[in-house]
Amino acid sequence: MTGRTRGEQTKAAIIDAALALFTERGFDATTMRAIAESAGVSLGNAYYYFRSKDELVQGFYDRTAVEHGERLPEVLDGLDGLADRLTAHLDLWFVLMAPQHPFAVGFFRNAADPASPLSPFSAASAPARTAAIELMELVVEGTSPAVPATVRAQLPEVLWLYHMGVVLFWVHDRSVEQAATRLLVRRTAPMIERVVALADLPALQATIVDLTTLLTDLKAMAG
Amino acid sequence: MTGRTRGEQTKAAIIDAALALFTERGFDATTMRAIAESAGVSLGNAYYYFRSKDELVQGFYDRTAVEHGERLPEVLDGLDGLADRLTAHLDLWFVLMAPQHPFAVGFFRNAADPASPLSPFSAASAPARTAAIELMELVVEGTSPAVPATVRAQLPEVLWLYHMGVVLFWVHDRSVEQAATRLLVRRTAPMIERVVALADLPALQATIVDLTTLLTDLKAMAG
DNA sequence: TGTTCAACTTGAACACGTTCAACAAAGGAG
DNA sequence: CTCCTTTGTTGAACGTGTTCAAGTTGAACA
Repeated sequence: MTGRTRGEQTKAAIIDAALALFTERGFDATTMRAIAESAGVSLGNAYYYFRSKDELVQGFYDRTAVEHGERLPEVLDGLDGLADRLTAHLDLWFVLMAPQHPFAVGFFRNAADPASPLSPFSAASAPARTAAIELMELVVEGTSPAVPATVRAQLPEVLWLYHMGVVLFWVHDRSVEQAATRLLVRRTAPMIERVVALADLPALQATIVDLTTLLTDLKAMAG
Repeated sequence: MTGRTRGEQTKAAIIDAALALFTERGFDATTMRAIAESAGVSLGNAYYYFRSKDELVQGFYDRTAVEHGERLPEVLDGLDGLADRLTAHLDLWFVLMAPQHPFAVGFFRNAADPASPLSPFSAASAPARTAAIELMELVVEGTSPAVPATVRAQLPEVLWLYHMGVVLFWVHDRSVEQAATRLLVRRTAPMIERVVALADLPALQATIVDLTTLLTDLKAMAG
């Protein structure tokens, strides 16, 4: 945890102080001055390591993403159906993120700005995005019965989009312990499994082709 | 346009000044001091009429919503299919909003905060939300063939959710003149029409019931 | 007319995020 | 050792959104 060099230690101290204060007081009520003081460094020093208050938050969201990847295999173990695996994946995310829900809004407010490097669609977060889609690949990979070939290639990315939608809902979820979001996933994941299972039906081919070409077209225009 | 009372005139002057400056320089680059000066009032006076810089933006989004409602009947006139009517509705929205796209991000960043009164789901924006759903009712009302009874009641609100999703996409859309969003609507609106037309199929009843109960359950938890 | 009071207006002051020029420490290269 | 570069650190200062106690205006009433 504590890095070798002086810089790494200072950086970790700042993240730790920020995490503690955000959890205690919330995002907006925590000032950069308080973080710096609590970490035992000067105000300017905090800005030497983090370009902004938001980038500071990115620090422990990255930590959480790493932990998510590490613990995913164990929660997927023994699960076959796509709905079960998808639900397990998201449930793990909820467990890891729950402590940060109170101030998640302060973070996602800026992530909603596409110009911000914190946006999940920005170029700056491409590595994180690829890693997240990679996790979805892991979810899809182990399903049985296997996913129809028609949608197999696109599925991980589509599920990642679904994940982003769920996160958006989660951020807005004011129910106790985000029960509404859990309900949403428990109900929609089986629907996704059902639709995916039907992907090879001739009657659906036209719609599936429509959707996949739409996705590629939109991605092309985004560049 | 210019209200009778002194207060209404001042308020309109502030909105006009803000709109001009936002369009010229963007949201972040426009300071409250510049707005006040341009409107010929003091800084504190601007805060007498608008609790915050964001609430100021709400002002002309409300204006646009009114115009949207006024001009909707004329663009719907002569259109029968649900997809056509839905597309016309959203296209009108795009036309009205296009000038404000450059700084829309600055606005939606805060609308993404559910605690903010600007959030489309907040209690504070309930009137605007109801009005928007009312417009969707107008879209659905005139369709021929008529919408299956199975989904008729829920449809306007579901379409409003679809609208909100499209807006989210639009805000992030960096393609020239938001062509990607237009493409998205042109492709997805027919899909919606197709799915709605099939709503009476016995095979889909289970899924439709699932979806509607999910919606009511979630709305119940949101309170 | 004079009085009252809510609506309106002011600008100084505050706290915040962020920047920056200056300085210190550490670690080689000669 | 001396010099130089990289890395780390500082706190004052800037511009911002927002607040507030204090003032002004003007219409309604006596």
